Amino acid sequence: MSQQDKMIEELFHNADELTEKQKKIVAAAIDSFAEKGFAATSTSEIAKKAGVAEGTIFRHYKTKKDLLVAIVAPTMAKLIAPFVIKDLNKVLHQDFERFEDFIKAFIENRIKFLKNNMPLFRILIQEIPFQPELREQFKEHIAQKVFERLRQIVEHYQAKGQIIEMPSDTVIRMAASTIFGYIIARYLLAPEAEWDDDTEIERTIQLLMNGLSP
Amino acid sequence: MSQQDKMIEELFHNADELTEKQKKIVAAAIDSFAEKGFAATSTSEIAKKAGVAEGTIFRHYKTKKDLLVAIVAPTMAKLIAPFVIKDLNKVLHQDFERFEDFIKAFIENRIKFLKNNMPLFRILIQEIPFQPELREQFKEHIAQKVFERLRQIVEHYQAKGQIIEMPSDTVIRMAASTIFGYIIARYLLAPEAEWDDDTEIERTIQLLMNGLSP
Amino acid sequence: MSQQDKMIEELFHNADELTEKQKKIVAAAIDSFAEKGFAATSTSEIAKKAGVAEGTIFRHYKTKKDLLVAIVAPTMAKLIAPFVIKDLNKVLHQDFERFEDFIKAFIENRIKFLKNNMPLFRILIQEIPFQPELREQFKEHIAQKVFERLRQIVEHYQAKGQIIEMPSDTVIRMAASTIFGYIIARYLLAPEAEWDDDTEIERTIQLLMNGLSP
Amino acid sequence: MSQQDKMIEELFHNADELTEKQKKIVAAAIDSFAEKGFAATSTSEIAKKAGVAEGTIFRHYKTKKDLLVAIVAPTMAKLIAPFVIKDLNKVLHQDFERFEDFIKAFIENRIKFLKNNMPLFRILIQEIPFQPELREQFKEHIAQKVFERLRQIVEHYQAKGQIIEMPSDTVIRMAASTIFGYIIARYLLAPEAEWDDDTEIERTIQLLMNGLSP
DNA sequence: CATGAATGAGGGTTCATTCAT
DNA sequence: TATGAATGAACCCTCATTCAT
Repeated sequence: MSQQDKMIEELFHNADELTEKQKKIVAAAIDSFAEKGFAATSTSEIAKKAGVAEGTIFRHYKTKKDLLVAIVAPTMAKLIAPFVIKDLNKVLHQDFERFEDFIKAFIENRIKFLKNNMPLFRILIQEIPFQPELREQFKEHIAQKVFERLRQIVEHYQAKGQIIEMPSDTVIRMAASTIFGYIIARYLLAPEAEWDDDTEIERTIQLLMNGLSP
Repeated sequence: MSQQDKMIEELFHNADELTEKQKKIVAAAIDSFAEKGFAATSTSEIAKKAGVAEGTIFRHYKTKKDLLVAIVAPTMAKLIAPFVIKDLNKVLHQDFERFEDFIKAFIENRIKFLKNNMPLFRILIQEIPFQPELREQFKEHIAQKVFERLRQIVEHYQAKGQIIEMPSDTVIRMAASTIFGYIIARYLLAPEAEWDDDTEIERTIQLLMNGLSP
Repeated sequence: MSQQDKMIEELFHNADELTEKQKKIVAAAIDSFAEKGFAATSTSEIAKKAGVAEGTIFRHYKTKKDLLVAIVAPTMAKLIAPFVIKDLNKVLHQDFERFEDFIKAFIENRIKFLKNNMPLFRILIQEIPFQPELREQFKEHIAQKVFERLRQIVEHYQAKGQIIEMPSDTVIRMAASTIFGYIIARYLLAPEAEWDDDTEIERTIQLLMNGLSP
Repeated sequence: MSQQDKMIEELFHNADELTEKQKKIVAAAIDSFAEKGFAATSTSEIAKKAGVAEGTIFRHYKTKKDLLVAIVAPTMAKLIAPFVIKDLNKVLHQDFERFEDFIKAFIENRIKFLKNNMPLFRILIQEIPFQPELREQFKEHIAQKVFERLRQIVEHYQAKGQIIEMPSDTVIRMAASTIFGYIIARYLLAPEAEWDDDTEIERTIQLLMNGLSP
């Protein structure tokens, strides 16, 4: 079972109602969407790559855009899953006394997830600007739920005197920039370069810690 | 003369051989490419928006992709212009004794440029992943020339003991993440939000200074 | 049991081998064919309306056109049934001494039949122009058998001096025009209008009687 | 110049803005629509028959249905043109003292028109039941304007004691049935048969005169 | 130089029909 | 017998590009 298959398994197995053909369609679509973009990918190309008839795609997904949404929506959900668990505060108290520990665990966890789902992440960030439907979902989930949580977390550590006093939104923006900057550089811009991942992550965290400490 | 016109004037006037019609075509194309993406924009739409016949576009630009390149290439050139001036080192010595001063001046200068050319910047980052031709230009110019220069600058300030000892690439990546993170958040993700720009930039620089100081 | 069901019962029960599902298919097909025409009706639509799987249709009718023929053929047969009874002449002598009585009884009988089968009649006249197969059947049955009989009837009453001397085909055409004209106006063109049916039929017969009397 | 061409010339020349290609498209469409029906005719077939590229059709007619409407609408207009002239009453008084003269002139005029435009008439009556847009136009023009006029005419001759006292709608229905019955039989059902047109029309008028005289 | 009619390949989607279950 | 997933040809329509005017 390939990495691609595992990725699909992980993201879509939940619903568990994906036909074998459907999985092939999804895999082919992810491939092409990530490489050439949604608009420049033809359904006939997806069908050929998936080894199914073009009509089969439309039996499972009413439109080409439906196929995109069916791919991106669960990706978005999984990406933000850690932020919507109920007892996040308890977790913070018990497991992460220090902000540094938290951010470290958090970065490692999300990087691992994204590394395993890079083509999906790529589609996500490439298509959100163009698809109002995705943008809506994104705003609703990220802007409202996730941001809410992140603010709480920042304020939690600010209250403990571990983060500089500064609007939480600014803190979030800076942390996010740093983290996504690393991921994008590492996996999208220069995936071929040699990376000492542990050290790079370590340094990235250091930047944040130095920059955000009171 | 509108902001849009000035932007075009600034970027394309150099060549100076742009017909009135050509300018309208470029303006319309920038508009549509930024909004819907290159692949999802039709030449007929551009023609209509520009108020010219469809054939006129192809008289000036052999293909639709040529039009894109004609738009993106000078943008890229202008964006990196400050890095390719000859006597950069002299400038550094004379004007920016401290790294903080340099980064401050630099950020402000480039942000101003991008703010005035946001649709172009948008097209740039949205289409580079899909257009091999653009990617090639990007790699050649950025990866080779700009990166070269940035390394020199970082090492210049490291030698002066103002930047932590760390591979210069890492320093560049972190600085770039932070700066672009701000620009993208400010102008693309949440342009409608209220931003206290000066303070935000100030804080962003502080993050970098704290994080990168020895 | 609805009117629709009765209609189907009457027309198809003879063969008597219609499954429950088959009846539903036929009912759904009649509905859609009458409303949107044969060519514009999809088998999937029929299947959905009938509450069966698409495959089921093709188990009973080899092609979509077969389904149409299976619907239209018996309709045509029933429509012309009165003309193919063997002892028509005997009937004429015994029951209808006067042409007026005959035409009255005849009109009322056929109008009643068509009223009960209006969607079928609609399909009949709408699809015959387009389906060579139906046209063939129509010609064979109507043009040859029915016309033959009608000529005999006309000549029968001409011999009795009750119909003007005139080619029988012309008489038939004029009578048919008048009768079908009424039916089409009454049930297809203006079914919503208020109609005093008895009076209208009475007047229509008067027109014919006045027009065809010697 | 063929009969087909003349027909098109007559119906569409007014607007006068039909390209040579457009005329070919219209001619081909009339041909196919009349023969196989609108829904069963493909645009590729029309293009091939017209000797143009498929795209050319859509440059002139936004959709396939637009093409149909562009064909049927002027036909309908021409068909009812005689009813919308302003001084119809004056015409009646001056030229047609007797109802018989009027109906004779009228029938001959409209039959001549329809004979020259039979494929168009065919499309008209075959597609009106399926195309709400056409039905709407038909209702608006025929039901409202034409019917209004016909009622006036009937009442005009009733007042002169030349038509039996009877609701004018009934008179119209019967006259229309008879006339269209002739046309349909003559040109659509049995165009191959030998017809003595003058005699048939004479007899048809006699039927009406006898039937409608007081 | 500018036009816009014309092109035909290719787009997304629907369809009647088949066949393994 | 009934199903409905699968098919791929054909559908209507859009597109980037050409070229005569």
